[in-house]
Formats: sequence, structure tokens, C-alpha cells
Amino acid sequence: MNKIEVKKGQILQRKGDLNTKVYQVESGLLRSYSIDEKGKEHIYMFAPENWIIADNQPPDIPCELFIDALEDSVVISTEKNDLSITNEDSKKIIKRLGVLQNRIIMLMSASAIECYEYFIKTYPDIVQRVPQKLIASYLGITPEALSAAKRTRALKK
Amino acid sequence: MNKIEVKKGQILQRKGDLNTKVYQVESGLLRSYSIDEKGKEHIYMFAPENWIIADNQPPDIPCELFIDALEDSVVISTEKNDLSITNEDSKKIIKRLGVLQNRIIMLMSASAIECYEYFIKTYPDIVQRVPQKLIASYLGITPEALSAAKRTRALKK
DNA sequence: TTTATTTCTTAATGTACATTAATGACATTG
DNA sequence: CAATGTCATTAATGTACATTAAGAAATAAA
Repeated sequence: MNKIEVKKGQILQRKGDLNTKVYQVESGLLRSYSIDEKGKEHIYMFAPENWIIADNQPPDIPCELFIDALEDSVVISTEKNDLSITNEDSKKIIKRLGVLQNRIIMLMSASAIECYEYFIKTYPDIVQRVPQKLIASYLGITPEALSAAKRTRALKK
Repeated sequence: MNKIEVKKGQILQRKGDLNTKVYQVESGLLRSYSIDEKGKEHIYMFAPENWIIADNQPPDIPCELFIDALEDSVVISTEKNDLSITNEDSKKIIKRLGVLQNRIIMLMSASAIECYEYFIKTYPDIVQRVPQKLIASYLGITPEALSAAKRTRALKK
């Protein structure tokens, strides 16, 4: 845990980094963002004074988010291991953050088909257990659009 | 903290409820969902065996999510106060869950203008501090679309 | 079984937003 | 100062997905 000064534009973390830190903003403004296959940026979160910002993947998995400074900032950086989070309930909550993070990145940047394929990977069993229209409702699209997405996906293979 | 059996279709929690609980699924399948102004459902999360499901607003604020059973299920329900979460770091993480929850509901169900207006309410100061194109990137739309959204909004007033 | 009810798919049309490109306002640099 | 880059806006066109409607297919009920 140490205090650092960052200049506007400076990058604190890149996608793929391991063992990422948690940043607490004392002054200034940070942001986290992902970059999709087409090279487009999608801002995941802004972090002004007194916010914390971090990638919410487990420490042993390559992170998804870039973090950089939108203004000159003063930031306290902490190792995830140094956080005082020991009990089971808190650990479950942190896992949940990772799920939600991926969900938001999907919703911001992916097409219907991509969302669907990611969903199948994440919940292979659920696809069998619930009607298609509920899956569409989870993906934020209509059942008709999901049906069409599956059709065009089948054509590709 | 007590174990309950729920039948398929049974509702455990409604939007607007206070002091909502955390549900841990032993068997079966629950879901949480929001309903937008047009009456359309948007599934926020599926919770099969060993998942937890809850509304992530603070206990004193009316919750956003409905929770019901998609299959006959056995569920352990816990008061949020009874969770062993005492330290500051964990509390900050829980606040974060609330922010992400609102973000996902927005991305699933709201139009560009609605997203923008919600953003202004949530981060009134950020709007002044960053270029429009970054706000567009946060909302998941292009700067052009944001510009058009603001134009039509101005016409309405 | 027959009759409903729900669910999935297909197709026609509509709309919100993306893409591309051009323009002018500002700021930055030499 | 001109030259360059960044940013916001507008308009023309394109596309992904929504909406609406209608017909199969599966499920549940009588």
C-alpha cells in the first residue's frame, strides 16, 4: 500500500496483467475500460475523488480492464492480498463482482450472437433448463432476435 | 437464517421491498429480474445450485429486483445484517455491487437518452470534467448518437 | 384423445443507433 | 501568426435489432 502521483494519460494497468491492484483515488480522476476486437474502447467506470477502481477478476486470472488517468491524480495503490477480507461471505461477493464485470463488458460491446455464445460458456447447463425467451431476456434482446442469431450462427458452421 | 422450500413460480421478493434478504440456492433455480416502464422483464441473474442471489441496494433503499423460482427449489434465506461483513473494505465492495447492478439494468433496458439522463443524475460533476466522447463510451453508444440524443431531449423541453 | 396454452420460429416492416464523411469551434504547438 | 490536432455537431446511408403478426411445435389441461 503506497501513495503514487500519476499524470494525465498515464496507464496504471493493462489488459492481461496478473496480480492487479486496487486503486483508491485521493484526488483527480481515473477510468477503467476495455478494448473490443474492433479496437473500440468501452469505459467501464469513472473513479473521481474517494472512489476505488480495480479489475474484479481473481488475482491469478489475466485482467480484462485497462486503467489510466483522465486528470493528474493522487492514488493509493493496494495489493488485493492486503485487503482485510478474510471471511467466506466477502469472498463470495468478490466472485460476484467478476461475474457482473464480464456482464457489463458484454452488454456494452458485444453483438447478440457473441452475448449468446458467452452465455453458453458461462452457464452451459442453464441453456437446457429454461425456455429460450428467458435467455433472450437475460441477454437484453427479444426471443425473435435470439432465434435469428442462432440461425445465422448455424449457417456459419 | 432459515431454510425454505419454494414452488416454481413463487415470488420471493418484489421491487420496492425494504430490508431484502440474501438467498442461497441449495437446489433448483431462482432468477432476479427488473420490469421497465413498458412492462418488459429483464433478467438480471440466474441462480442455480450453490449460487447466491440478492438485490444489491443498501437495506434502507427500496430494491429494484424481483426474485422468483423457475423450478421448485430449496433456499437458505439470510438477513443482510446477519452476514459476517464488518470491515470497511467489504462494505465498500458492497456499495460497488449496487452501482454495477444499476448499470446492468440500464444497459439491458434503457434507451440512449435514458442512459444519459441517469448518468447525469449519478455523476453530475463528471459530465463537466470529461469530453462528451468519453461519456458516450461509458454509455455504450457513439458520440454522434449522444449528440443526437441531447438534441431530441432539448426539443422536448 | 381433444382442446388449450405456452413456446419457438419465420417473415414484413419500423426504428434506434452505427458508420462514414464533412464542417466549424477550440486548443495546442512551432 | 499559421499549422495541427482534438472535439462536437450535423447529415446521408447502412445495419442490427425491435415490433408486429402468423403459423408450427411442444406442453399442459380437460
